[in-house]
Amino acid sequence: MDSENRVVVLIDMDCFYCQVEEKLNPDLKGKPIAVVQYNPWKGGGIIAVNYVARAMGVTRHMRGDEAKEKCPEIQLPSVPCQRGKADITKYRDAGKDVARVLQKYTSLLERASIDEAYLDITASVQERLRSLNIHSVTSNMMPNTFALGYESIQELVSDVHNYGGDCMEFDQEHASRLLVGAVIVSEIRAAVYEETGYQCSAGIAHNKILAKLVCGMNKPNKQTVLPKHSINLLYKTLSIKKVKHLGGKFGDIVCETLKIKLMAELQKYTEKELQSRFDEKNGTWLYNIARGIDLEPVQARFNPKSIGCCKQFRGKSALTTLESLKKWLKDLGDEIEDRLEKDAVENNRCPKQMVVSFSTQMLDGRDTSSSRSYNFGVEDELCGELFSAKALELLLDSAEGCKPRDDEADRKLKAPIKFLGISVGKFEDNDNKKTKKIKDYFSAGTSKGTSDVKENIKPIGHTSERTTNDKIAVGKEYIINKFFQQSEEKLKSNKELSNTEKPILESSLDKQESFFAKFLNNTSKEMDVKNKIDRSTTPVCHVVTRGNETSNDTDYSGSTIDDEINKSVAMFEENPEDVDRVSDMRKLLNSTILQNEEIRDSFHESENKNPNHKNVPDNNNVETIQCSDCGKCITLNMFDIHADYHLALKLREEERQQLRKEKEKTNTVVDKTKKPEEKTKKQDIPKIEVKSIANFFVKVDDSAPSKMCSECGKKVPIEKFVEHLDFHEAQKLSREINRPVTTSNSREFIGPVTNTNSRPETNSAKRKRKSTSPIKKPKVQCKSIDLFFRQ
DNA sequence: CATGGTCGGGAC
DNA sequence: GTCCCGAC
Repeated sequence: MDSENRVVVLIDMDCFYCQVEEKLNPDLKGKPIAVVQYNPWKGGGIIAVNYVARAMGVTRHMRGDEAKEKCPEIQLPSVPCQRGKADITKYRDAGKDVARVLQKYTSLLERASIDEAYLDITASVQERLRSLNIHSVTSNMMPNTFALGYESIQELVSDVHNYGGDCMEFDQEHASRLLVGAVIVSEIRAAVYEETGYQCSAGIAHNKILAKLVCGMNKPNKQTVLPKHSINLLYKTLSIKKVKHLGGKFGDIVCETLKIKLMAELQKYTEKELQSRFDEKNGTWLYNIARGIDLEPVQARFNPKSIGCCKQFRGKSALTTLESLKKWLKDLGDEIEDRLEKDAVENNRCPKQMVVSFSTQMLDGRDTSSSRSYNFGVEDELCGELFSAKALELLLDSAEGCKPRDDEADRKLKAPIKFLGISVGKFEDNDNKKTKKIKDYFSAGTSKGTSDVKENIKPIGHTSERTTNDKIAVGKEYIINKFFQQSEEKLKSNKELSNTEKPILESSLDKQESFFAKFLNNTSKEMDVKNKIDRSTTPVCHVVTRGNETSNDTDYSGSTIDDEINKSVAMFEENPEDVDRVSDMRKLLNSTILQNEEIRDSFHESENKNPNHKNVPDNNNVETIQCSDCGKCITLNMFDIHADYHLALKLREEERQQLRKEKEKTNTVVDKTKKPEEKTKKQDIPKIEVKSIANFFVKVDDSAPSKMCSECGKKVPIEKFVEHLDFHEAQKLSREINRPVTTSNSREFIGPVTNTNSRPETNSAKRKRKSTSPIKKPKVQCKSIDLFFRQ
């Protein structure tokens, strides 16, 4: 596909976190709100502001308290905290809900962030163009749509109907595509709102950069089209810094070296000129984007490539003891475990690598960041304990600066840790050989399975080998069994109910507030795909309810799962236990899981063969519908089974969480830390008196005689040059402290570590510097580094 | 002390 | 494999 003839869309949720909070608490609707995080200090940091509050002058970069001053009636829902850090699970889940809706409509979807996705809808547009006369497109097919260069979308519609009118550059085909694209995007956005309740904005253009650029031009709940012939008009006033990739330091460099500010001014330079001022790649990229050209394809990617969590420890909260380091690593590792477990269930994959990142305070007060990676071995059980233990190991092995002082009783770290992060990545699909075998066992045997069925079932993903709590498992199955049984009885005695919108089991279970009644109702509601499934075909589907959309307020956080199970079990006490039914139920759950693994396998296989058509609903096949739980497309006749599969998985996840809770209670923290004394003895790093960074980085005065530093490429006045070189030496030494012990000799100096407050010139030179330039060791010119230390 | 926690990606 | 940048 010619990249100039695409229809690319950026969907961006409007103040997403606020919308999520409004949906969860409808009382907030219409009121000014801002979502904050960590409210104890000055009312918390604002990370999202809804449009009511924006109208009253509330912005990001404000603290909660400031917002209250501006707008006393503002509501400030807070991001929940878990394990001492912000927990954005609910927003992540909400973002996934949205993306699943988008996925139904588009063949190519790239999730760009928690609330943004690029779509390539070229194929849909062309199909629509075949079946539709462009002259029948009217502006009321695309409400809330704007087009750059036009007062109203109607004018663009007219232009297309009139083949461009008097506009010379008008490209009829292109404009038609974008117009039809706008119609489709209207439909998509309507579907998003319909199915999730969230509003979004969209940009529609022929590439990602432009779609992104115009997406924000009309908000909220609006969409903007950028036809090619309006690009120059836009660029006449568009700041270079507004363009994606140019919003940071590179953008500054471009503006400063060319002494320009606007995109239109970029067009004056030839490709070669740009390449000579920047590098070849960046030069070409700038040359192209100045002409509205961006070849970057929309990648088909729904799932994140890595899962990570991190936390800063600013100011006084910097970690200084081994104990606090371990505590935070444990929390981070546990969060990874939780998220990984969810990911394994949904995506049948597991990570092959973990990375621990950290930054420590240097002796001059600045931060230096590093990361170390570890490739998992087959013997590793991917759990929080492993992540935190390995992270600690990597930290202590590789970062001398983090080792605890052995001369102090309180085991203080030698350098305060300002940042910690663990992430896992390099995902690979799980092999399904084991489960295939189990499947054979099921399909070959009769329904009279033996009691060892359970032991043969391995959980999906990596989370195997846990001691299963039979009581809980059987209790749950028993309840579900009863639940289904009652639903069937209810159905028989109440046939007319089966076609109504009312929950079938309202009278028997809902009133008693049973955990499982709520759980099943909620679960099944999620699985219910509107108007598409006849749910009366299999016994299990009887539990599905319709309507009652307002009941998303169910909250189990108050009571433990045990409590709920006991409550639920008590409800059935009057009936004798039916052992056979329990075992049947267990088989049903397990076989459901297995059948769906088959379906999933076939999906993964087709994805591998045809990566560009990942999870795409086949438009020609009406038998395919998309599961609202996982986004996968399932054939109609398999859907009931598939939905049950999710139910089974959810139940099993409940079990695991319960087990983990218990484990956590009984387990004392395992200290796998090696004793610091056993490590290679490195001489104590002498203390450096903190020297202001201003002493190293001096202002550039072009008129004064200066010399280019071969280390950082920066111009330095001659009288400051020696001191400047000393800075690099000091930095080098500081960095040396964080080298792996094993490779601490004769390292190549890399350069300034962080560019906090670094000037663009620094980066400009750095960018231009090729690896060919040999790095001279200016030892002879340096004052002794010892002068910076005081014994 | 003060946008923080996540992501993806490029350079070397 | 590390480090850093850009963006939300």
